[in-house]
Amino acid sequence: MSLPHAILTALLEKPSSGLELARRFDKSIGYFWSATHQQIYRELGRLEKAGLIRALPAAPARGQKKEYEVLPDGRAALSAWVAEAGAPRPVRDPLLLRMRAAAVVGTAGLAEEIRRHLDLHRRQLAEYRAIEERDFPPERDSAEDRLRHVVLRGGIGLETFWTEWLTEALTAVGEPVGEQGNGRA
Amino acid sequence: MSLPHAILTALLEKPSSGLELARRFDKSIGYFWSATHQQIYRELGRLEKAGLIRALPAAPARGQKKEYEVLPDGRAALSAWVAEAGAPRPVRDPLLLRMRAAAVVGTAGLAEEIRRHLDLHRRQLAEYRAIEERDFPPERDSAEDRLRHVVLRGGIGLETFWTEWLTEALTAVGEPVGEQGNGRA
DNA sequence: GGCACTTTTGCAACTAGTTGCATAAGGTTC
DNA sequence: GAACCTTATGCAACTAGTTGCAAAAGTGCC
Repeated sequence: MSLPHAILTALLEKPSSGLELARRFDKSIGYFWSATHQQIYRELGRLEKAGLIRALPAAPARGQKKEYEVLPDGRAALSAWVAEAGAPRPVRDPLLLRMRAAAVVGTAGLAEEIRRHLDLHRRQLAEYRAIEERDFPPERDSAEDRLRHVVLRGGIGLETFWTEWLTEALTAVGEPVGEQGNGRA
Repeated sequence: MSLPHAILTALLEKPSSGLELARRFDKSIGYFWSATHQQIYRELGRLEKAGLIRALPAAPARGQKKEYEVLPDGRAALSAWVAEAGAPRPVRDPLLLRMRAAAVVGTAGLAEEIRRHLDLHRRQLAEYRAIEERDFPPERDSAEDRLRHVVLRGGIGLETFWTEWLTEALTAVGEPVGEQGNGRA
């Protein structure tokens, strides 16, 4: 039940159309909760029917932009969700699983795949760090900024973990790797 | 497409019935890929139909245990999957999202929830460390052990990340916390 | 005005995961 | 032997997420 709340958050930050939301998801909220435009349109429909958001009075035709804004009930629902109790979700990463399968059937081809992931995570980490430098200079320190910054630091921490773990994994698979990590076996 | 492969791995480690698998998932593979008994039974059926596993010749009646073992095709499929290319999955953690929502609608009730998660992650971390001490003493160091150990170290790394991040988050929400973290506001 | 292209919204069908419940066999207790 | 518990398998219905495609409107070009 997270997607509707992710959408409410995004709409509170700025009223938007479905496509705008989809685009904004791709480069901010989507880092932690990705969604396709299909999911977003469907959810916007549900949220509107539930009376949590409404379409701004404009063209309701097919190829026409339709902007939504959050209603008081929507804000209340989001506020309640923030305090809600929820179990942390277990990890569910296929790569950890594949590593374990490799202990049984052998590591053939795995090193290549680990290197690929390592590269992707290093890129993502660099992107987060760039955002951090751009959006959170030391002088900005309102309460909202501090919260948003902590979220970003979560992303940085996770990517840091993955790069470290993948490096360790590569050694265990039998292929130690240099910093740029492209020496084929 | 990970569940069937998780099951193949578990069955290669030891032929089992559906319920046994479900139980073993709860305390090893399930740390990284949880599954309910329903999912497992359904998947066992599919894997059998696909000729990747077979039921050991025994009672095929309803309330009767039915053990499965992996066939050569199954092992081959698992082996191929280990080398397969796959995108790392984005994070999808509701707590990160809630943190961000809190920047918009306020942090009421959030500290409590963070403290609860912090507690859960600390417990999980302790559990992993206990397993590490029990199952991976320095002298055991076969190739399989090294791989399984790395997987466990992944779990340890993740839980370490979460406990650190949650502590940081708690400060940002405005409630610094002691190590045992139970001082109510 | 016709053609191609982009933007935007959306339906339909599918896969994966979850929840609730039913059914059967076997053991325990009185 | 009836009532009850545990072990074990499984169906059905649901929710969430994904993929592929279609349709309406605007934009540019000749």
